[in-house]
Amino acid sequence: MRVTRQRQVLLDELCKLHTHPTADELYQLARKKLPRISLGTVYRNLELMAEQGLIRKLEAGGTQKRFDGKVVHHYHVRCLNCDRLDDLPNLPIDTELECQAKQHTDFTILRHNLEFTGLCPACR
Amino acid sequence: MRVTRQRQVLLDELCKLHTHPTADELYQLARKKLPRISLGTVYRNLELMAEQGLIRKLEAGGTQKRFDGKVVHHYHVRCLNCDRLDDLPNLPIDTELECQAKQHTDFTILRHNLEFTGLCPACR
DNA sequence: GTGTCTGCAAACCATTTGCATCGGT
DNA sequence: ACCGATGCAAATGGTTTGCAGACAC
Repeated sequence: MRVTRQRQVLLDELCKLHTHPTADELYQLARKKLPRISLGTVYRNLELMAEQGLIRKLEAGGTQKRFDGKVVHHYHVRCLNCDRLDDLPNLPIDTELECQAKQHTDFTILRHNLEFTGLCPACR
Repeated sequence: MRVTRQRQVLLDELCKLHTHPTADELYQLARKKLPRISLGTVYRNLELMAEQGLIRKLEAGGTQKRFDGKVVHHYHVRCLNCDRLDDLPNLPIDTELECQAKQHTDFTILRHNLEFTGLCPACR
């Protein structure tokens, strides 16, 4: 996997944000540094970096996929009205949940995703 | 909200399934009874019935939205390989989770969605 | 120099929408 | 008869892909 200017910029922008941008938002940011970067490149690289574990592709509801530069597992809250997606950094990951789930299915459980939904302060 | 043949068939098909079909899968099923039904009608009605609380629109990962005739809140397991989505009917809904989350955010929390991912027996 | 990566544009796929007609009430 | 619902087809929006040229190694 080559170190290209496009990849450096994308990873850099994503990691310094504490939000969870969509591919298009990252494209707009990257364009400020690399005006000729294409959306296709953004998608290809985000997908690749997620596979490599450099970033995370979030399984959140909503129409667009979102990306997260924070690799450690943590939960999120999403606003039903404006789609804002925040971290819940201080809520511990509940490993007990997977143990419970294992007793009720014949799937091999590998991970879980917990998303809270509600209203953000601005939309309340 | 009028009672049309299309709505009856869609609701009926969805409720007798224990799977979580996509709009297109329901379209194929409905076509067997109403060959002239259109995909647009399927989408419009699933959306409407979900708003009315007759069915549920699942917030699961994956590219297509899935629908569920079982209205009571329950969790799901999704296969990472084949995308099969099963219920976890006997896993109790953890109301404690929302209480914990409330202490770590300024969002008003209304609900939560917990999805387990792993491998189904066939893909293991 | 080689083989990967990029920009561009076209293709794709799920979903939504405009509109004339149909059918439930 | 009215007005909401339907079928159809075209539009939309996010994402993916094929290809020729560019660039990291």
